[in-house]
Amino acid sequence: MIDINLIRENPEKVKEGVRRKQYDPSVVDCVLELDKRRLGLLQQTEELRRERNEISKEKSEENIARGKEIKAKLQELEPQLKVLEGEYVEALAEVPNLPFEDVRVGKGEEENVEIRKWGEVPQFSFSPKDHVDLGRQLDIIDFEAGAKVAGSGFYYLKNEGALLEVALVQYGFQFLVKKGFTPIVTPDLAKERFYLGTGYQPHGEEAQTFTVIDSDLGLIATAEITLAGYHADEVLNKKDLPRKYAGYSHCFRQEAGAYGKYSKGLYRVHQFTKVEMFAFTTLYGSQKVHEEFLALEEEFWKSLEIPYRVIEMCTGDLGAQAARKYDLEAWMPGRKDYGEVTSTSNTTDYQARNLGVRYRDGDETEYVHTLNGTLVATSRAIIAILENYQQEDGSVVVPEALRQYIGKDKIILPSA
RNA sequence: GGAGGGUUGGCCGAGAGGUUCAUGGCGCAAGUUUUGAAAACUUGUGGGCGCAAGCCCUCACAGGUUCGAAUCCUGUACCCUCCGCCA
Repeated sequence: MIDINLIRENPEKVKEGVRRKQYDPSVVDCVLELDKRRLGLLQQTEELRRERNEISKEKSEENIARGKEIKAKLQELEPQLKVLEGEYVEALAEVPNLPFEDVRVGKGEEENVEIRKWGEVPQFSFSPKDHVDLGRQLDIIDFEAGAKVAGSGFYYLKNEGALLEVALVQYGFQFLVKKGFTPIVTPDLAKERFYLGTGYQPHGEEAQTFTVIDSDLGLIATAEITLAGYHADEVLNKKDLPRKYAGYSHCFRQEAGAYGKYSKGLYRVHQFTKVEMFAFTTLYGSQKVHEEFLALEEEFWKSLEIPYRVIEMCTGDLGAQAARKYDLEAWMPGRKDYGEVTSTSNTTDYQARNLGVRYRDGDETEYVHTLNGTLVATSRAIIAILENYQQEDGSVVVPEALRQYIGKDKIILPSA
């Protein structure tokens, strides 16, 4: 959530930011109104509590009688305050994080900015296949078995497909450990508080997550949820910041209603594996770490020699959490287009305030800034690798960086 | 699954209805001293509002009892130990 003081002191500025994000700025007035009513009632109850504390210091007939009056009055006011408190928090949660000033203002996806392109889009002397055909012919991806056992949107990786997944994780971990990240394997499920706190809606129309019946648990959509939660309710030391984690987890998404050629095969699936970067920084350190995350994503994808482009989201495509966000889109010959493979966001103190992650700076405690970024999501990486590295005979060359983890240079047809 | 024991500030740990304003220690921060550091000493160190004085909240969470609850009662979560089962 956003800082209430920012709204109180500068409502017009907040409204402008909310408007840029294409959210309805009237939530800001709603918050202010509820805040005012809440404070009025809070003042009343606090005054009664003060008196109660005062008279409980000395036992007398008179004080006991007055104490009974106060008790009755508080029993009336406190439930009202609680209701108002609830409405206020709910309204406040609807105010999105403000975009940074220099983020391009735009309505949505169409107005995102391409920052740069890297690599040569491969020119094939034959007609290239998509990863679904390649995967089937090489006997490394089995969508039919996935559908039979778990339903549409699930898949089996086998043979070099399975090795490729593990290799990407192994290489990704090694890569980030060398850059000073702490490798960490997180739970694949989390309590509601943590996905709400990171901005994932567990229930209702927009729900993209799977939840566990009769429990408070949901399958995580990204390790961002469990990594952000790792330090929930803690006060970190300033000198320990930034803390950078390389998280490994499975990710589960319902992807309801997402069909069509752009969600073919591995592109939009219910389960995939991801190595995620996550950082806790000071108030002042987040922009630098965000640029670092983007640079690491680029270095990683360059090392796989996959052509990509970098997109900076315009204000309308940032979502509620982010103040700035970049995506990497890898070239996918099967789509004859770029497809999103990574996303890195600076969520400033927005998630930290929800989850109570602070740091101590001398006498002060401040909310940390949190950042997340994909290093590699195995499913989409496999698409990019198979499709870009395919050969005329249907085989696929293994990117050099992965060869030591797979133990071979080339994936060949089973019959060959 | 069964039986016990626990949860107090950044950490450790006292506290068992009103002399508590949550002792004390460690750590951390600032200051004094020092050429510099260490040590020592002093001060500060849960959250909110406030220029301040001060006020409210806070002892896992949620209810309850009471004029008054960290303390008593109920429920929930989590942790630990032992037994059983198990990859």
